[in-house]
Amino acid sequence: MERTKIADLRQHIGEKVKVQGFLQTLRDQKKMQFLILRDLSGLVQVAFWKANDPALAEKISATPTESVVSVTGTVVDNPIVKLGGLEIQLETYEVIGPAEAPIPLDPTAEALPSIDYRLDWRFLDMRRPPVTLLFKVQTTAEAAFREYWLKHDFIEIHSPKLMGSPSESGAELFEVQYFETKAYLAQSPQFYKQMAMAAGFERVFEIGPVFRADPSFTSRHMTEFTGIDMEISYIESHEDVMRFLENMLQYVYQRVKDAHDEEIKQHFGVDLRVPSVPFPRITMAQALEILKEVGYQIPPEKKGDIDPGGERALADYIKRTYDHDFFYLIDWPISVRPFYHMRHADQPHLTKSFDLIANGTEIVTGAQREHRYEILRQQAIEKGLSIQSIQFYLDFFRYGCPPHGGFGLGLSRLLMVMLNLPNIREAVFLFRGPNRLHP
RNA sequence: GGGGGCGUGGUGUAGUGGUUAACAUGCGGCCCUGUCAAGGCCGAGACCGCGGGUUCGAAUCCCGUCGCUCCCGCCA
Repeated sequence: MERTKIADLRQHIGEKVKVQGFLQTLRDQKKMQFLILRDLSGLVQVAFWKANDPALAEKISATPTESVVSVTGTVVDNPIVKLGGLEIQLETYEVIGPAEAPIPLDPTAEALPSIDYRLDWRFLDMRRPPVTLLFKVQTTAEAAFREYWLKHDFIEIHSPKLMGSPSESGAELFEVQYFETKAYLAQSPQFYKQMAMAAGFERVFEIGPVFRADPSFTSRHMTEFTGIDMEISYIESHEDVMRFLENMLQYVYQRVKDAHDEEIKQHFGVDLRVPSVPFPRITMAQALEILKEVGYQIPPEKKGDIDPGGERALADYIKRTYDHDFFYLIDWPISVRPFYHMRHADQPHLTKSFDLIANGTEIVTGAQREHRYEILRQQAIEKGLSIQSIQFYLDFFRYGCPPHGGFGLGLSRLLMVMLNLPNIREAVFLFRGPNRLHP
């Protein structure tokens, strides 16, 4: 007999069905037993009159909650049942995956354990409907990204995550043993997607793992995360990249809203707003003025840069002024940007770059890249990089390379912002941080 | 790496100098006209992270240590 999803039971009134899932609750009374079964699609009540088969009733009584059970029975419409107005009248019952009792983390408990404990028992934590919903949303979002790229003639790439030499300066790299030598885990597909531009691919995207050896202890950092990267050729400025990104994000939000609007309201209390385009754009210079105006003090050591508190203050200002959850912070000074960002021809101290701030959290960094070999080389020297170690990269620009730009977006950060989660650890399947390598 | 906060039954909390360390939930047992966040009764379960100190007396104050967490730096 084929398994029926709980969500589809309404279409099977009067029929005999088989449902399989977790035994969420057992209300064991003198004459009757009520079982609440949960599968990925929902909950259903199963009713059993003990007198029908005392031995079976005994078996049911002895089943610990969260065991996986298989039930067959007849679906009956019953308005008295608060759970969906229907129930299954049990005929056969089998425990196909018994649970031990007590369970270390009860997925149905109203009081949530601490995040650390939840991560220890993540597979139990993930039985909670809000968590499964998060991964449904992630799936929808990733599919929407892909749809959007495919509609726009993108090529998907998978760049290596093992690298022979430390590439960009700054970001810390994980070192791994590689036979007789050392390798490094890629902290970004940056160089490789630019390589694809030099290869004439014109438009590429990659969704893949990114590794950062930064000992960051915040609610929005991980040492391993999924990066959503893209790069496009024949642009005129970073504005072209921003325009593409905002349209794509609007598309992604719309797809997520279409698919999960009600559930997101129910489980996260979020009324998903599809962002309007264009997003507000604030230059760094304007940002500093705004912060001055609203009385936000930037720490003095942050020359030309804005700290997270400043980003949140700006986000508040944008929200008040434009009623927008997103904004671009553009034209960053060269001092806080990597060597490969292109600079403004008329303002050589400013890069043609942007960050996307969503609800006060930085979720994207992008720029037009410098594709002119000599200038790029010069900028690398200026930043104190070893030309030798990045010569393979500089070579991309020696034999004809179209002007191009792109961005990197953190998938979990996007989900965190979208679903208004307090911590990125809730927005990822398994968190990896400085002190967390298990499970 | 710097700073703040927290660490009490399985879990979530209360208790801030003297209590048999409390409550909820979960767990075990019994009871119960179809229950539905089911309900009722009974029971087991914490030497209060660990080490030291102050005190007649410490979960409570101090020091150290470990763990977690948040913020900053760094970034997606």
